[in-house]
Amino acid sequence: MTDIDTSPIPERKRGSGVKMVYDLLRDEILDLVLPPGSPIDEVQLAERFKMSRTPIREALVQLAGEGLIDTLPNRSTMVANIDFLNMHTFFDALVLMYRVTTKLAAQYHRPEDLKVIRAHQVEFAAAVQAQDALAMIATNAAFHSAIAEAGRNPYFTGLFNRLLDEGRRMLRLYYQSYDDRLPQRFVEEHDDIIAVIANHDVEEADRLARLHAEQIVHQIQKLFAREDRLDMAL
Amino acid sequence: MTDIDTSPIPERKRGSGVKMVYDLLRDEILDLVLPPGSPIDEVQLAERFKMSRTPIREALVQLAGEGLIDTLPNRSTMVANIDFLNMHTFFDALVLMYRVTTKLAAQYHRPEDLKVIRAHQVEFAAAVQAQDALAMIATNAAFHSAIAEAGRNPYFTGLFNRLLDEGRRMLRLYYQSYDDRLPQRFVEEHDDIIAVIANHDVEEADRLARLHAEQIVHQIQKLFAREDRLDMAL
DNA sequence: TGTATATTATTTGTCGACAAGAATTTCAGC
DNA sequence: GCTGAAATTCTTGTCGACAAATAATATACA
Repeated sequence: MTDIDTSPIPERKRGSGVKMVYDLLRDEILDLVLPPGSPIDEVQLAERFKMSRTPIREALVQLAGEGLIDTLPNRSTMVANIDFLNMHTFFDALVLMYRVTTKLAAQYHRPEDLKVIRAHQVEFAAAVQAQDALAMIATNAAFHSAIAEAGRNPYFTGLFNRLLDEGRRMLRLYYQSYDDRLPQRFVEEHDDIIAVIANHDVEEADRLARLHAEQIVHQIQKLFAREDRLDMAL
Repeated sequence: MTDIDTSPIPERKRGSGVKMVYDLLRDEILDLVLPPGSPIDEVQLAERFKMSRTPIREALVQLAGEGLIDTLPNRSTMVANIDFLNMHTFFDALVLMYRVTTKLAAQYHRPEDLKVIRAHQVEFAAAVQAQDALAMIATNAAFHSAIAEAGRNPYFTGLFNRLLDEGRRMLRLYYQSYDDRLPQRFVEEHDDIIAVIANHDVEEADRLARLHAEQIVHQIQKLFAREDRLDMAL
């Protein structure tokens, strides 16, 4: 008999398991590592993370609450589909939140907020330069999220962050379609937005945010319209 | 020894326990039966519902996800406080969603939507007549929720319903302060809103929704300002 | 061979138990 | 009587096991 595994590894703090599983699954879903429809196996996850099914299930309950996974009672649970049919309603909500949060930022931001926002913009520009798609998505979301924070309305930032997360999946498809490249234009638009926020120019903030949002929406819709045509051609 | 309890009662379908606990706790929290700060005891709930702690905990995880309860790691969990400090941000969000959903309803509603909306309005009027505070809150929320549904944007309806739920607790306090009575004026404003929606009058829908929302917000803020003064007087 | 039924296997929902961490109590020393 | 450490109680987080529900497979029959 070989030496017994006295399992010195389970150096994991009590209570940290749920969060760990939640965070990882969430990222894998939003980055399309787990594409929509992928089956989620509790026991498999339990083995993978070396823990029992109980904490796994609690993490899954959270994800289901956010609509990222679908759970059929007594049957399988899988990654939720992207709702392409109601995509335009998503974009309507996104554009509105872009406008509202940017306006509020122009109104209520403080000097230290601008520092944070500019820092995110630097990272975003670097990601575009490096053509790192996942980094672009993450830093872009962080940039706008920071603007929302500067607007100081937790309800808006909450919804906005949820929309950005939801959009991460569509955005991932979008970036992929352009070989993970992104035009410099978005970087410049971000700079303009920072400028009007710094100037406390509420009206112009609204206008630029709207243009920026509609710009992105337009690009993505063009992509999916193209894909629709390709699908039909099959 | 008396006859053994062969427990013929647990006639509860597999998988229904979580939802049952979730729904009940949620209602008790939102209706202030469980006031903010109330401790939530897992074993007590387990005994009360005659089930193990596992499904109870899953329900609690969901409630925590919605921010209705706060969970301190390894320590107690309790009903979340109402955030009076950031109340104005809540009202900003509420007013915006009132406007957006009502506008969209005026744009996109179909005849059958109006039927549903009118039905809720009848119930609301009845609740006001009967001076049934909880019914007023519920039917008022159902009324506006139906309008949001008619606007056909699931993201907006989602946020809006969350706000209405959150507001249920403040509204409950508000109604209590008026001996659970409510002026007839709100009923009339609802009728006006129905009319402009039916007319597809988007601009007017926006205006009325805004007035209606600000009306309510103003009333509630007046109440809390009064309470603040009372608190200070102590 | 195709279809309906019975059997087996897999997966989920629930349970009781245990251990880690925090709160409370006990008790020694000053 | 007060302070601080040690012991105890209590609650939470996690586990392994079992049972219900479903899916997969085998078997019987036309």
